[in-house]
Amino acid sequence: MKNEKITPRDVDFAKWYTDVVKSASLADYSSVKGCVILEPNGYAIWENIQKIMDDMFKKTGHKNVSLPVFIPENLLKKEGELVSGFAPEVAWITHGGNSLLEERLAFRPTSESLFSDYYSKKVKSYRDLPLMYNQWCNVVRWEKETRPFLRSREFLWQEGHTVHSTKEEAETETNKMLDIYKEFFEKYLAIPVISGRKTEKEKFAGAEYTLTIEALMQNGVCLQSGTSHYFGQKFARAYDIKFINKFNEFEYAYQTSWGVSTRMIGGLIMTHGDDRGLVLPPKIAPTQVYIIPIKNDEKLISLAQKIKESLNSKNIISYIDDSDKSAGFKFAEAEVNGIPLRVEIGYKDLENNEVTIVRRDTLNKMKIKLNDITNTIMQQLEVMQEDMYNKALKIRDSKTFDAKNLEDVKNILNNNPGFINAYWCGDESCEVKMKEIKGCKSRCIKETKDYDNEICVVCGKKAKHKVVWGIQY
RNA sequence: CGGGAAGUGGCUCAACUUGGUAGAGCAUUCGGUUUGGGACCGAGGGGUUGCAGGUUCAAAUCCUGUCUUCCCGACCA
Repeated sequence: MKNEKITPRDVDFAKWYTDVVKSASLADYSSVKGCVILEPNGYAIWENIQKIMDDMFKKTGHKNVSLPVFIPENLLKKEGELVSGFAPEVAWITHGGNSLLEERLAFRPTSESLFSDYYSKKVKSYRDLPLMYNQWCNVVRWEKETRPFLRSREFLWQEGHTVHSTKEEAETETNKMLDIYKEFFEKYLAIPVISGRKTEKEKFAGAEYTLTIEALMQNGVCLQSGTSHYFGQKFARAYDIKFINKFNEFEYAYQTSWGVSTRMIGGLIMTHGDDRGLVLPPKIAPTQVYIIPIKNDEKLISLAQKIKESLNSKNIISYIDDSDKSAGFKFAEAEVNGIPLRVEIGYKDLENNEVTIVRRDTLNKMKIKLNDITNTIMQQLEVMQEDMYNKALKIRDSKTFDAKNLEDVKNILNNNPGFINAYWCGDESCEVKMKEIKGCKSRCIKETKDYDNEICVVCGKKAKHKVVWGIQY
């Protein structure tokens, strides 16, 4: 199964992507269309993401909860914008057991309604606030076109939902969580992101505004990677979340929500992967070092075990492949799976008191002396993490362009798509016209003010926003 | 919902035009030789050909119906 060929990226990027998903055993298709099975390799990455992010959430005062997967119809429909935004992709249960349900139940597409309902019961006084909860769960959105990790009908994510007694506190929270996402992407996933505010057209249904981080894939297609929403009092009014403030008055509460999903794994693949398969940044890789004895010989295996023990003591996760596959097979396997460092132990090395290590990102081989091995590996993992980020940054910058008019936009999207910096007047009709060019959408607003010398890329009128645009997944 | 294509061992496909014992590669099992870039030899196991009906001495193959999947389009806060 492992030796199936991976289509090169420049032949067919979409095919390459699914080839990597399958051959790195990240996910497999299930019998339910649009729903994938996360295989051990894929799920282990998700577990690492959870571990690190959950720790970041806890350190900023959040607690985990678990709410039902079902939302009663009347509850979901209380906030009008949310309903109309999600309506086409909500999946319903109409029967339970042998009977019709008296009220339809929706599979949660997102849990604002359930959290808000819960908060309306929970919040009485300003002393109860803030409530800062998060849940790791699955959600269901009945998409028509699906792709593993990028767009599936069921996916795993975390959704944070907070309630505050002041606007300022809620807005601070919205910003803080976006910063946490940004930090996680850049420091752990080694994926550079841009951040900003979504336009009215692209914001979350029901939000006052949406902040987003956006990444650029190797093929120049954008990936919305994480969002943080400020709701103001919108949901509080719809779900009646009121508290008594310090002045003994009733006041509607201020809310936020924020989320990232297994889509990040798709981002990892398309940011770092190469024609041999997956390339994982050391800080997120479930296995960081893959140790391969060239032959299953007692001498070689016992050395491998010594190396593993030494790595264990430094909290580096390693694995010894002592299966009876050929050495070449094991090399290829480690590469397809994206394991950051590979250690080869063979007789020739042993004679010289050394081993060979190979970095997955550069595929460079180096010989290291046995007494240096643990330190060298630690150091290489660190360098590799940094190199991967810088490489991704370089690729992104090489695909970031400025456009002055629609001709520029067309040229960019036809020749070498990527992020497009262009000014915008703020009219939705101009956004719609942009979309007619290969589905190019606004990614985020970088800055808003009255520009004296800049004009809208579409209509040529005076610009109000500096916007990044692009084709999206 | 419109257009196109496909359903055959676990996977990828062949055989269908012109009806006649269902086949290959990969995977798997056993034995042996191998092992510094996806090893080799030998022997096995595994399929009521999506489903239902029809034509025929005989159907994977022809006919009718039906179900499912994939691709393109539309759609995708």
